[in-house]
Amino acid sequence: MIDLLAGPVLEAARGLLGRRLVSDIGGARCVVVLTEVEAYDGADDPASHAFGGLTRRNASMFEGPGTLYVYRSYGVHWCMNIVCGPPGRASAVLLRAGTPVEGIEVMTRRRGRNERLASGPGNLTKALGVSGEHDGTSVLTGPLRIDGEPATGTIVASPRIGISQAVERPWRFVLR
DNA sequence: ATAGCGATGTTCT
DNA sequence: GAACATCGCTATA
Repeated sequence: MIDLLAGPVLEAARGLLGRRLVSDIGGARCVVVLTEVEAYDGADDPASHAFGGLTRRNASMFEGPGTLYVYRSYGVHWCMNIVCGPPGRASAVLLRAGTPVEGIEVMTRRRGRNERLASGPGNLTKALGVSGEHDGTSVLTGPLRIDGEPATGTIVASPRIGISQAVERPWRFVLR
């Protein structure tokens, strides 16, 4: 897994699809299978939070591969990324959606509904109990981990959602 | 089904 | 002061 995360961010993004995202946060186990991600390529990517260099918010992006980067979106939601590439590269994969497979009851309670439990980056973090306190933890050894095998199905690439810079790069990957 | 809008922390101008 | 890697409610059709 570390080899995948330490490699080029586009390969890491594709290779993360289909894997299990396992949360042990709050004393309950919740698991989803990743179905939608986006790649952000550090200083080379105008749409990346790291494009303008190191800030207090994005500091964990500059750590080693496998670091979790959690930030607040629109002042309201938490969104999470897995840092990829060598330390200091500040590339990361935004986790946007997953299919719930375990801990459905807990995720339903956290979300306050039983449909689309983990679709959308803000909803995914909420379902799994991820928030700012998990920023900087490791997805290999921390309370939110990634494991399992990569997708066997078809991966479709398309433009990233909700950005205004580098709109033409097809760096959103969805599992069909 | 689609459109408009409010919420509001962090960063940037 | 404005923009932003979003979401769910409300209104119109």
